[in-house]
Amino acid sequence: MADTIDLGTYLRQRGHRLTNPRRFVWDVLGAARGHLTADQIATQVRGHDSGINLASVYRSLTLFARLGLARESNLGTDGAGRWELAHPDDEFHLICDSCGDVQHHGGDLVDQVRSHLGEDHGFQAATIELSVSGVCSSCADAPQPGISRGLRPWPSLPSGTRTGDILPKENR
Amino acid sequence: MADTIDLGTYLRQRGHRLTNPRRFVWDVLGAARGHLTADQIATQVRGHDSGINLASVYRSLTLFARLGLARESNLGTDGAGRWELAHPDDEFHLICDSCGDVQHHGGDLVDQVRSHLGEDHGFQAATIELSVSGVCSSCADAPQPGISRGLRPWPSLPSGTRTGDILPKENR
DNA sequence: GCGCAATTGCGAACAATTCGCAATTACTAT
DNA sequence: ATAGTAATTGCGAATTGTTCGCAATTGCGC
Repeated sequence: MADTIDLGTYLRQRGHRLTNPRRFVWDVLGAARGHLTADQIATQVRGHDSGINLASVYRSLTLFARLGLARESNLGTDGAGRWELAHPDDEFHLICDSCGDVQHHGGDLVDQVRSHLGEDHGFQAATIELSVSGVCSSCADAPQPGISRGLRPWPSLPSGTRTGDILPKENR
Repeated sequence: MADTIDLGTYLRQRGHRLTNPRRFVWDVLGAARGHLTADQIATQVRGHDSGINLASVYRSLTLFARLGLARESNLGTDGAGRWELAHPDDEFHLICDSCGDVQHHGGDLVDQVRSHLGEDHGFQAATIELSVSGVCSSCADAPQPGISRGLRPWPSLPSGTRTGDILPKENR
């Protein structure tokens, strides 16, 4: 639905206006295959209208989120929020600690979770965000040197990874 | 396990030292019933040793996370990460959009998800984070004026909520 | 106890996001 | 079409959460 509605009508019916920032943010989100940071969205939006400010991108995103059209998720938690359109079919994320890849899947698993929550906990789920970190199937077969920025226990830390000021010397 | 290990031994075996910041951060996390921001942890830690710096709290938390002892989750996404001990039994979070309450539950649901991921996607899950936003059972019965900072679609917005600079006048 | 590397505290630096406000713009009703 | 008006923008400055560099301190193995 979110992909097929007329944004102008949708906004106007709720007392908002269709403006260039909103239009272009909407387009970028719709065309994006993955999750984008606000900054990435702003960069792409400026390809259409170079005068659009980052703050307006944030405001558009917040508006969309409040209207249920978009959502923010904090995936690999490197500090920046990632935005995407809110598909009616929720999805979940598999974050590989080894190669850093983020797969997303939609569908039945989330549906199962949703009905379970309703039946067993009386909770009407609106947005389900399921983030899983672990090791994906390809890395389980052929482990790669980590490029992920995610947290990872040391005993299995691939050598040569950036370590910051935490790793004791003998582990470097 | 995380609650019963001897932190000093655990750290030393991995080439780290047991220091006051780490000791107190550990104690605070262990005594906390909910999820704490780094700042909240620092405040409590200073009750034991007033000289402990926020940066050291962050460093302790990061260390614990890398060792698999603690984890950060971005729940109500109000900008700050929330920390907790990494229980061996994963848990999931139900975030009520109406009253802002965060319930956490552990157990079988997460286990089900874990085995599903392994069988259907070949993904070895290490950490499963399941965040669900929606309306909790008590709010479904008796809706309260929202105190949540979470995102909420407007059509169901309780009146009198703080609105920022987004809500058009006729909705205020 | 000694020695040395790991760790701290401090303050400055950074990055993501929000805010205040005057100028602009989209919509509504003429 | 046009004017009126409130919603929205752009700008820059402010805030907030987190990290960094470095000299001083401290825990731990010998």
